[in-house]
Amino acid sequence: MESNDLWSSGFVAEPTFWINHASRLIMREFEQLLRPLGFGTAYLPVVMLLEQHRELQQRQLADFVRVEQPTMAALLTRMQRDGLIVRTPHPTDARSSLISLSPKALERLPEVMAVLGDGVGRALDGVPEEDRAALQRILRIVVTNLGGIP
Amino acid sequence: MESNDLWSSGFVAEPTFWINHASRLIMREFEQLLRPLGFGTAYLPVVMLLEQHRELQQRQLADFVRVEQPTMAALLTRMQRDGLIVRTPHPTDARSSLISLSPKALERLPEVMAVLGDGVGRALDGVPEEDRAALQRILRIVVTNLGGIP
DNA sequence: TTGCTTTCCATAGCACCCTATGTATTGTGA
DNA sequence: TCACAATACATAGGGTGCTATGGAAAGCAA
Repeated sequence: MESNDLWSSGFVAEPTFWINHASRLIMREFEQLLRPLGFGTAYLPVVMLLEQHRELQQRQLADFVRVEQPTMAALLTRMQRDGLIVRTPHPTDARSSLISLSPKALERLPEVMAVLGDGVGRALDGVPEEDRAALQRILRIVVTNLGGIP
Repeated sequence: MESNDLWSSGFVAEPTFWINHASRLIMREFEQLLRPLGFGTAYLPVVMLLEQHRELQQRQLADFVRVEQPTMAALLTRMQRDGLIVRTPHPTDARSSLISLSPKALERLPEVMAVLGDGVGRALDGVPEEDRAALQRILRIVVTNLGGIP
């Protein structure tokens, strides 16, 4: 009885479980890479968005990143605790606030990118370019199927 | 500025992020499908293993499923709470106990499989067989790269 | 303008996974 | 045999994500 048995038979062998399995390992890897930099894996999409759009509301961030609103709220709380974002009151909507990157975040961004590049490279080592493209194409279908892209 | 922007440019466009994105949506879907049955998504690998091997130690389960020991401990606690597993003292090792499926778990297994089959089908709808195979092949490389298979 | 609906957030509670540690038992070499 | 190392599990503390609710402001229609 090999340990491989589990991941090669029955429902657990379905690609969906492999996706989950790979995702767990990727998170594990990235989390370790980013910990020394005071970054979390989940911060990245938010940072990328705020870098491009200067300031956004929580609602917009949640929609773009495709997580639920309470998830984004908790994420922003962590990012604020780590000094990476700033909240300023919305000029015309008292319910909302505008979120933007702190100088600290912008400053650390290049290093984060570099470290993350290493991680991506390690994860995809030995996967030829056409397979990476195929991976993306197929996963896009899966995401679309499950409502990830409206 | 489309919401798709984020997932089509920069590091976030890397396949690793698509894997995470797809994984999240899959978990969301499966969790909803299994909730009415009193099952969690993470239960499945454990159930499959115990169905085949009758009884196993926590350590073996963690190794096979490839999660850390405390993760398996918490998972088994939830499964026990839901009445799906039974712990019996290990005959020769006082530190350990043997874990096996309850009749309730075996009874519900077929329905769980059926519901899960629907979920897998929905997630992979429109993905031809050769692409599913490719997906599995590529993800296997990623998992191996990140130490998922010793 | 008033009153209803919608929208934006916050909070509570839970699933799932990780690292870091501690405790107790087992196994092993001197 | 006895002290030390290895093993099995428990616990503490977080990160990431979801659903379900509730409160407050904004939008809108009568």
